[in-house]
Amino acid sequence: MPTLTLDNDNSFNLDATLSCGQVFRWDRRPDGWWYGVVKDRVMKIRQDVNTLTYSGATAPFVRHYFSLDLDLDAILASIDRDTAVHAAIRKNRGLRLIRQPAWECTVSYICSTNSNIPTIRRRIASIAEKFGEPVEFENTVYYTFPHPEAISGSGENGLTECRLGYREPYVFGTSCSVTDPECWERRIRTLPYEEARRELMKLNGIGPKAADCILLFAFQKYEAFPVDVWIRRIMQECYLPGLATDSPLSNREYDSIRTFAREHFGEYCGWAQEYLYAGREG
DNA sequence: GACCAGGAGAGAG
DNA sequence: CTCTCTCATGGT
Repeated sequence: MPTLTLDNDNSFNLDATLSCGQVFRWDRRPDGWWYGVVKDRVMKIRQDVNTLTYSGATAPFVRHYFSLDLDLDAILASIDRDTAVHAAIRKNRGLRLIRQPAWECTVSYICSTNSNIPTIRRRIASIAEKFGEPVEFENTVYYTFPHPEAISGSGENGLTECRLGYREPYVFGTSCSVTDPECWERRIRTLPYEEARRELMKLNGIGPKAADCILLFAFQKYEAFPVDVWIRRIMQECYLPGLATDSPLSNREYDSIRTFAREHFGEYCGWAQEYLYAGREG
């Protein structure tokens, strides 16, 4: 089986990367192998110190998908500006932002609102099983994530058994809007962060938080700083004690948090967000 | 049952 | 533009 040797001066932590909640389609087996469906392929991968062993993908794909081409230590040095993020970095050093397929990532974060991670994972798996293409790998059948037309083509009630709750019309509506996902992805990718954000928020079911997650995880807009209930809590405790605690997060408050983060952590504030999120207690 | 989870949209002011 | 209220699901 092919292997890939990691450079000692460019750290990587596969477990932290796949279990931090940025991606929903990977499973870790007790023997240490991770299995995942990425685009039209099924792959597995494991890490033993500085060796990655994998199958189902090429070395360039693995390198690109896990962002192994980036100088992580330089990124972490740039965001390491206070004791809170310093502790988060120490705890999860080697965590990398993945380059996720854009369309799947978009639907995933539409499905994520007001939900916990196990529930989101079940929804994505359910959509793939119902509308995706079967792919066999090691005598097991997996399902690719479906093209938007496969979802929209089944009508507005086609998603009912996926149990998305009130998000069902959002996924259907966005599947109707994004008829050509490759072209759509290229167009978003050319836009600067704020402009791309406004574009994404025109789609059904995508507000500020989902847009920031999609831009960070699928479009490598590292100045995005998604604010969910956990990040809000951390920001209140460690950075912005003046913020209200009880009321639901307003749009103004969201903007004040992400603006502060952009100025405090710099152009890689999205990485700071993911380290803080991974280090959360709860 | 109450409460929470990687929130967003419709409607009112 | 800004605040408020409602929304469906599953786990604890």
